[in-house]
Amino acid sequence: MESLRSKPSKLRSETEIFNEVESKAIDLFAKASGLDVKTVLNIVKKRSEQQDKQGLDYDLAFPCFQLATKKKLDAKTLAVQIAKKINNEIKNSKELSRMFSKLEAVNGYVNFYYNWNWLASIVLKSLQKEFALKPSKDLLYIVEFSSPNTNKPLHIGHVRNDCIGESIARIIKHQGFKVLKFNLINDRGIHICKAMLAYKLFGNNQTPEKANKKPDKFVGDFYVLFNKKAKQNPMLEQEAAKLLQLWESNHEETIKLWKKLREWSLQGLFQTYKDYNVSFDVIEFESEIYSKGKQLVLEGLEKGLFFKDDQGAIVVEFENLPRKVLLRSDGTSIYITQDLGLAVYRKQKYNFDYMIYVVASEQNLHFKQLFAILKKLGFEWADRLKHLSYGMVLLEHGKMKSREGQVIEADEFLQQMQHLTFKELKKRCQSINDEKAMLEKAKAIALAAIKFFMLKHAPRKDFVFKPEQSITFEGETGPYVQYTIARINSLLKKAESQGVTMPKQFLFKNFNDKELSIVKNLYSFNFVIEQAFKELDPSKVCKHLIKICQDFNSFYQTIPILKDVNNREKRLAIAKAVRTALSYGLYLLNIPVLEEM
RNA sequence: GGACCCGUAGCCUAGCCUGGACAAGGCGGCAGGCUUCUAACCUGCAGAUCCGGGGUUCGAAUCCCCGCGGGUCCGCCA
Repeated sequence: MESLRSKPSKLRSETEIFNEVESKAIDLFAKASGLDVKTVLNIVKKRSEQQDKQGLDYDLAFPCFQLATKKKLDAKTLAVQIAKKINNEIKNSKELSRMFSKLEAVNGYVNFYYNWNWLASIVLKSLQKEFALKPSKDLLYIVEFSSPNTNKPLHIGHVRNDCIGESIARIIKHQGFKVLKFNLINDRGIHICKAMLAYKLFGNNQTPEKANKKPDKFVGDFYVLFNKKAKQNPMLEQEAAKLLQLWESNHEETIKLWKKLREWSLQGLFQTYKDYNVSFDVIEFESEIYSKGKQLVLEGLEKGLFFKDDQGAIVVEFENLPRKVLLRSDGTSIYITQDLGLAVYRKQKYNFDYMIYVVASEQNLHFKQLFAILKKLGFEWADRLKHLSYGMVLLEHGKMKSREGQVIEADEFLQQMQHLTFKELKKRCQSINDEKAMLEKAKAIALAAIKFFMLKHAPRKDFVFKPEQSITFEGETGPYVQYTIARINSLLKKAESQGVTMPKQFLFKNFNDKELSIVKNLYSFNFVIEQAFKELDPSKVCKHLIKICQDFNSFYQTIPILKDVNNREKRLAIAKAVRTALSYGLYLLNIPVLEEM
């Protein structure tokens, strides 16, 4: 390893420097404790977000308990001994003294403290303009999400799905990978025919324009109407089944009707996507791909991987999963047949390296079976398929029932939130000169509130959605992050108007605790994003943004920035770096950034 | 009946995969703070049998086992 002085520090990257400091600490501990580096790497604890309020502000901690037990010593005593050795070495080396500010033994741990007076400027400098992307790697990820039906509008369950899908795609991109966002639209099947039938019987050739309804809502209302009517007249269920047969046999009039409703539905759905700023690279329609996979199943049957049961259906059995029918006895395909075919088709067409399905946890078993079947068929890449399973969005009375119209629709929800935000804006701002701009702003804030709420829970968790209580603007919320950025903007504007400029040499000193806490969290943001990627969990990003905001706001409110002439450049550099990190964080969550609030 | 997920202050959550130092944050409550860089903010206080019981370990919210409570799934539906 090259010594620090062999190259001037400004030519080396932030990562290189930190890596060197870290590995130096590990070497030092290994040498002093007599453990090998591999063991030390296993026990070392890195600074985590939770510790700083506990007065534990170490950067690296080495617990000595295991070694103490082995040596039949008291861990506290051992830690003190080891710390003493290392301290001596640091004292005698200029290079080490530059890296570490403190080293102490506490409660059986040896804690290393980095010399942040040196490192902080490095972190701040790298964040003055923009958040650095990781070098690009030639790996393709497919992220499939949303997957709406064309018989009803999107509801808040879809909103959660879209938020997760859109955000995880961005988080993956940040790692340097290529990403394609897929939307598989369910535009066929009995439920679609139900809406069609209701329109046929009770629609009177109405159109969304004439009815003055958003077109997907217009279609969705017929679906609800069908279910209402079918309760009184069960014959309608059979009629719908007949309609499905007609559709499958390409019956001209039926196809015409289907196309009409489908078009309306799609128009409406994509308007909603636009409102939520959700977009896709590839749109697929089930009507075009639903028969894929049959061949695959037949091949599997031939190879003896599947078998025909006594009723003639093709079935697969697993060691530790329930059996699954793959092809009906009449030879028609079902959901899993389609998914099998689609996975293979996508692999052939796009040659992805990884594919992620963002689908609710109800389908956990389905995806386990799907992946296992692909593996049985000999597709090794099945190991690189992942189901990003997320919990349900429940209402206070329980599950949403779209059949009965018991849902919170995405459009209505956003509208209400925007309305609420608009009222709030009016309260806070006396001069309403531009109502249109204010409505835009209200929408941006409403979106922040909604999306942040949807993303701040770990995906695996169910949550009960209570409109008034769930979406707020204070505390751990999207608007709080937006507000922090807006505050910084205004601060920087003022600094500019006062003619404060940044020094050419980016070397600041004498950081106080609040300043350092911010810098450390800025530094660890990249690791947090990496963790969010590994765990497919955007909530990690949310939590970290909140932490940065809390630190910054506490700093902002208790420490003068512009007035303290000796420190203001440093503090403005911190503010700027925070803005860079927060803005990028909001980008990762697909939340709009506001210049001012 | 079987499989998977969840159970952490009045409420909502993080931490659990990879065991470690007094269990972290928000809401709500209480007490404060705007002639000073945006109060959608900040400061302080109160509030926890980490569902229960065993086990493993120097050490368990975290790992293992047995329970309890809640959810989801176990269709020739999608």
